[in-house]
Amino acid sequence: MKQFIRVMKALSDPNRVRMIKILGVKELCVCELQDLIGLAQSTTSKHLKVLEEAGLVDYRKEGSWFIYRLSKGAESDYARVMLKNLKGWLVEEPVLQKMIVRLPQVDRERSCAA
Amino acid sequence: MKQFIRVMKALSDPNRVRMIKILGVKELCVCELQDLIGLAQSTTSKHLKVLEEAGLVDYRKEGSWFIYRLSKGAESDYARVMLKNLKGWLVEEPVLQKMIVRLPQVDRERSCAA
DNA sequence: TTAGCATATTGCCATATGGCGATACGAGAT
DNA sequence: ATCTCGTATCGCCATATGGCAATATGCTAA
Repeated sequence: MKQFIRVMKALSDPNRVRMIKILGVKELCVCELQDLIGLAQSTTSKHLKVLEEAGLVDYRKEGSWFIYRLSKGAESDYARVMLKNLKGWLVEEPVLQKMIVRLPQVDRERSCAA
Repeated sequence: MKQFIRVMKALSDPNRVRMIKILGVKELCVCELQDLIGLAQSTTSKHLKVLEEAGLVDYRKEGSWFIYRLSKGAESDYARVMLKNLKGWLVEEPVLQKMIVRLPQVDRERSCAA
């Protein structure tokens, strides 16, 4: 139950769901996500932690960047099934579409040097 | 997005999830659910409203009872898929199992006349 | 070692949420 | 009309959540 609730809570915030959808297109570092979604760095980081604790995303370090991506491993059933469902859901979301359209223009080098 | 968030939020509380699982076994009136889960009547009612607004349950009136059941109609994709997923999830939950074991003994006439 | 950059963590605030008791509502019985 | 019963709604409180700025951490480069 606890793990199920964790996944549901993680998916209960629009900005976190946007992160999931964006990471579904391409893995990204924190500052790129911050740039795309338009939240403060601390807020972005906090959200990513929630998603990670729910088993929805994981990350690797590359230099001083933390590259986040959708969790590939089995993790919990709940996380895996929800990620699969989300692939097909919310594809028409205007806010999300705008962010994803900007995705190709986002460059790690430029986004981060704020 | 709004509707998706509504469904996720509705499923972010253990007591509401328990209601869903119990209603998956058998439709029930408010006071029976209250009895099984052990919450105040006002709290039980509030939770059911949240579930209803998410399209996860609906109800009919029968005399002065409100009989709640899992939403049968199409409703939102999100609600329908989540209800289907939940059928197979959390079957091992001890707290939930205890409640469901008690289910056959719960009688509308007796539960309500508190 | 020091400087700089990307990220995590902390502290604070406003709002949301879950809990309860008290009260209001609606229908059936008296 | 009045009473009762089942349920909904309201008001309140404690805690959780999401936001930001400020600070700490950790790695890289100079």
